[in-house]
Amino acid sequence: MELALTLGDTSKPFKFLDKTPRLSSKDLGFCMGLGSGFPAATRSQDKLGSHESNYQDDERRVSSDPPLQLDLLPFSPVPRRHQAPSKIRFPWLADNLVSDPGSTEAPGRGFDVNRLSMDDADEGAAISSPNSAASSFQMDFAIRSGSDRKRDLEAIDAERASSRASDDEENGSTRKKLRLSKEQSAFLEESFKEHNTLNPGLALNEVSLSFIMQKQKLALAKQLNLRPRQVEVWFQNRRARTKLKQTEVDCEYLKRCCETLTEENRRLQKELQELRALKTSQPFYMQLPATTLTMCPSCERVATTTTSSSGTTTTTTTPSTTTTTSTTFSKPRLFPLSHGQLHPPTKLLHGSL
DNA sequence: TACTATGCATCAATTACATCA
DNA sequence: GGTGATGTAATTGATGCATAG
Repeated sequence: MELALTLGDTSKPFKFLDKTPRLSSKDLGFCMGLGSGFPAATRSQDKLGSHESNYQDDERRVSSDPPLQLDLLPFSPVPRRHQAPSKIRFPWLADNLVSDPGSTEAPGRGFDVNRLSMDDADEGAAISSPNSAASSFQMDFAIRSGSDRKRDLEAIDAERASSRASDDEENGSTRKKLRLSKEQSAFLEESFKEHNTLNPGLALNEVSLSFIMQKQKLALAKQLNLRPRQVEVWFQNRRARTKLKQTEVDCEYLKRCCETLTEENRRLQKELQELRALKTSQPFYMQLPATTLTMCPSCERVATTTTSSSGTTTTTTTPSTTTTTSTTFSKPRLFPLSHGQLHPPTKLLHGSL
């Protein structure tokens, strides 16, 4: 999922929004575009690389899915034809919203933990991939005039100050560890599923990026009755846990790889012994010209290359008599060439028999 | 334009505490 | 009730990036 966001200036539209209808110039305000481009697995698995690199990588990727452009503008009384198919609301901005004329909800209501039920989750899932930058909560988002934004930023500063003050208060006492309630954890978990950082990790200009980040953190903190720092720490620890689990999974995978290769090696050794035994019991083959026995690692056919005394070479292929070891891994094999192609076979035995 | 200080975010490593068997 | 294991909230220090002066 690609998400582009600009504040106040859509004169430089995002590339992936090229296909979307343009807004008229008077609509310039807050524009957000969504398009699927993030690989679901990689985003959720959280490779924990730098956000910059993630973004650069995503930027290179061309999305085939139709982008979704959201009008994050003061709502027009007449619905625009090209308005985003799904209106998305940012819960962390809920307390600063311009009310949606089509909504019966009171403006500035914020989101209710209890409303984050299956209904909303499903609705969110319908409009975005599980790993999209768009929240599965309904997001209602509107940017107002510059003075409104200024007030928002001032509010952020004020909340920061109060947050610092409360932190200072706690610093005076011993560190008290509080357990988050199930509701709080579940809510944070939901948020984490959407994006594992409070920073959307997108190419936003500094002001809007900071604005969104602070808003999200503060809104979550406010909603859950936590300090912003706690939300921040929770996300940090959650990322660490995710990474730890991924490491465990990787470790387990490598362990199984190792076991399988050991088994494969054992099997080949055994086969080698059998062939050597065959050689000693049937000296007739000693009279044959030099032979190179090779095995295709993908089909496990054994190819016998015989060099006659006259110098001519003939190659015959026979199925391997050994039973193949079932491989449980889905990773691509190292020899992806088809049978008809030349490829470096595993040299099973080389020499005259 | 280069440099530096500052602020803020992230991560890794670690500590400290709450809970449970 | 004491204790060790475990999970996790919180801290610390390093680093990178953007911005202002």
